[in-house]
Amino acid sequence: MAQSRYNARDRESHWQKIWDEKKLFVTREDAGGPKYYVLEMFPYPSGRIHMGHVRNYTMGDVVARYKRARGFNVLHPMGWDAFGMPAENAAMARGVHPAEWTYANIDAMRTQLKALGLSLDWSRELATCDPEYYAQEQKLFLDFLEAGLVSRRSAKVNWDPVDHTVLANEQVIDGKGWRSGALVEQRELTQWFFKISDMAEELLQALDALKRWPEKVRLMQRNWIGKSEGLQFKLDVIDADGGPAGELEVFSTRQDTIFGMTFCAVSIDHPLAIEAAKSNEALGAYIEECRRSGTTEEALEKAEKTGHELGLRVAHPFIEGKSVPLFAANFVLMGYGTGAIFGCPGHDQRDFDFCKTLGIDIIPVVAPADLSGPALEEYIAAYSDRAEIYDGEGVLINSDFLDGLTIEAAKQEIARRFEAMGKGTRKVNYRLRDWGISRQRYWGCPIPVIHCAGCGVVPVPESQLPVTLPQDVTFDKPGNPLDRHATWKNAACPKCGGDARRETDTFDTFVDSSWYFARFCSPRADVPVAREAADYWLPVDQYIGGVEHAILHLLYSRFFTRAMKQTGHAGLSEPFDGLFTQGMVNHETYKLQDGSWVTPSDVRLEGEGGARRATHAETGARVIIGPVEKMSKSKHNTVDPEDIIGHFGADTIRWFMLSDSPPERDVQWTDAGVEGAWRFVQRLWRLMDRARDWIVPHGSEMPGELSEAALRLRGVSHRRLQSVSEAIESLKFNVAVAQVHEFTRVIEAVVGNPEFENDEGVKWAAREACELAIGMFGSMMPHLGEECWSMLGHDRLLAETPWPEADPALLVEDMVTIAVQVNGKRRDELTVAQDASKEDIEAAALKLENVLRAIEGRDIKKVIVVPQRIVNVVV
RNA sequence: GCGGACGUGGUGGAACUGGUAGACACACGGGACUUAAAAUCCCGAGGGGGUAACCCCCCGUGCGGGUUCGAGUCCCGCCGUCCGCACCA
Repeated sequence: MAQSRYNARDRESHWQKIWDEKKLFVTREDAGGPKYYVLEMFPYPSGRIHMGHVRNYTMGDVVARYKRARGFNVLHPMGWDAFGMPAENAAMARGVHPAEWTYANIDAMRTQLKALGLSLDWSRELATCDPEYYAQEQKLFLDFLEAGLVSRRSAKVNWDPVDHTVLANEQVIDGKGWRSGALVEQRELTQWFFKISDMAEELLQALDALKRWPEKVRLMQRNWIGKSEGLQFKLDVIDADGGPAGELEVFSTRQDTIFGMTFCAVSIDHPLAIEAAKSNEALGAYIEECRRSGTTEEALEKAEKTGHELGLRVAHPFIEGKSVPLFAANFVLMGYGTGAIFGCPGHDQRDFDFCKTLGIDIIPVVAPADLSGPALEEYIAAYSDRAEIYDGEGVLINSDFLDGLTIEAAKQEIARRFEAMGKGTRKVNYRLRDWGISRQRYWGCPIPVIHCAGCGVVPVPESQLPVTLPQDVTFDKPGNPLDRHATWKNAACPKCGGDARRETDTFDTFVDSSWYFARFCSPRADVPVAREAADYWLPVDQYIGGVEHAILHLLYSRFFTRAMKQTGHAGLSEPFDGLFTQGMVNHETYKLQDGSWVTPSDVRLEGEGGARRATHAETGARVIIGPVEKMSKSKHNTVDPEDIIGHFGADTIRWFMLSDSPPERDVQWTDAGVEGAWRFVQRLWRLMDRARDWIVPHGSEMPGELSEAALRLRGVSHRRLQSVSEAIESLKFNVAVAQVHEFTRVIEAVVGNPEFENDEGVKWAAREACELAIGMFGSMMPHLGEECWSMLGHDRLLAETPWPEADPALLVEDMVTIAVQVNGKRRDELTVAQDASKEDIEAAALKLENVLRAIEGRDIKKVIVVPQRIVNVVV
């Protein structure tokens, strides 16, 4: 028996089979209990799971198992974000159909996930590429369309002229298509949009109420929405002869600095610039030059602020007879505000830089309120020589009727005057733009509309849904297979019955993932969501995923939920009540001398610390150990979870993923760490194996009298139970792991200890301790949990056993050890009764030898006693 | 540039609302068991100094100040690392 070991592979599949047979993890919703919806971001079916998945799904599983044991009806589903480009790329590269490739990947990954022993309800599995799913998505779209949440208009897109396709911004690298390498063009295409910008204010405001979201994510969304309040107003333009030449509309959040205006500028894409360029060759050349140079991020960063005069001037709205030059400038964006600005170099860094290069006047119009007299004059005189503008609080100067006003008051005054003149309005601008959802792709959800020459855009009637993808498509040519399919796009107009053409664009795959959490509530319903189920389960109580989705996916889902509410498909606005973003899994990188990457499994490591050396296992070539980076295929620093599961089992990999690193931070994968987890699995098993015959039998009554040792053990057990519960509840899995380690040591010291051989109370308390320990680690290592649980004589599965309740009476320790300080320095410690009086503690503390020595006979000024914490003697 | 997070032993990290800094783990060293190894178990360990020894003293949570009886924790100012956004008017 001493030689026996826990055979993880064998026992894990055993318990998985039993859970499966008993349908333990199929969602229960009729028990009338409280509900808990825990969801991890569903994976893209790339074909293999990676460590990031393991970490993500393990965390979710601990929560799910914990909540289930706590008596909640738990919804813990899994599905596949199954549409998208990789399937088409595989089709192009290997001639396999995207559907075939995708479903094969799903099968492979499902098997891998099942091997992890996750308590998922597989009966609710869904794949977004399944017509059953996307049919409902099409229904949602039609309802959104009817509700005015969708628009169709022309927009600029990144167009790859070789692949004949639109590229997402991330797919454009240095101005070139990531696949074709062709220079990407900006094209105007008619596109479908979700009107998310109409909800900008609502999406921004509601962030404050998302208390269980990381502050970081809320902040990122806030920045992304980018609200700014200001004034949009018109300025008079005058031509070279001084005659009126129309108006220039600008947006500013600092209209108070209007008296500091020394120039105006428009974007190179602004109609005024384009018009002026027609008769101004030099200007045209400048605009062309800007277009060419402005693609790469690096170029943008280093680009100096340049401009070219339009040959027009702009009249100052409040200074009779004053006018300023008008430029086309490379730093003014067409996509924000009106594409035109008034330049105030005094209090805008960009304008300041611009004017310094071009030698334009700089007039400070705001000064710190405490400056006056000579100091103020000095401030004004030295202003142009500063390196940076002043943009702090202050009062207006050099500004006629605004002089002496605060910035805020001046803003109001200028806004009031423009409004009175009928030339301006207060306006709120958002950076958030509408969500373009059209993709010229095959492997996505078809947009259910028909284009008719006579009737225009006609929605596909619900009776004709779903619009399914044709099977017979080819990928041998670039472009959209749907578009060149012989017959698919031919359709009769639902309105007039005449010949018409199907929309051949498909949805951005972010559409698919914007509502899957709602679909999980009723995955087989013939409506997008069955309201009763959704009203019960939503919102998701705990959503867990990578921070890389902090903006797009989470913002889109928030929009979608609101849109679903508007169209009666949901009863709430916010889909995710609690959000947790876990860190990445990192690993060392390895390179050969020639710079090529080497996979960890091909590397042999020797030595330690600075003397660590790495060689190539096969060739013996010298390998350079590189920095620790996120596991990625491109750097070949991945470790395949399947190998680890095959070697050590699921519990080991799960335990390692939860150990050490706080879950929101990155974790470094190390072989030593996994081996440590493996040893602990064995150690727990051996402990329970040893304990089974030593502790009292299963079901024994608690002895009437417990020895001090037994009581002490019970206290430790219950306090541990309490702290581990709290750690899991707050997702501090690394802390929970540490506590289990600690508790295990305590039990090991008791079980089999001859000192307690005849102490039935200790043996009873030891059983209690073992059982509580199993409960604690059972949510993290569920197979080992079941194994140990049954070893101790239980027939009922651990997965069916409620979470134990800590006995409040046992949570307080009778004796506490507190530190005794003299002048804030710890000199000794004191063990006293938990409820000892301040006076008693003080008296006892002042008798301690170390304390007396530290006092050295000096006068005691004060003694601070904080019961159960500390004593501080001040001399 | 703007915004945010973080900085604790050789390493990952603990430390509740300010109250014994370094829990727990990894790596390391020593020992036990063994013919040997693996596995396992026990012990040690922030740095420095003192003592024959039980032990004792000094320093120590990026750096410099401050508040407090008491600061890893709070405040001010630096430095560094990471992340997000980026000419957003």
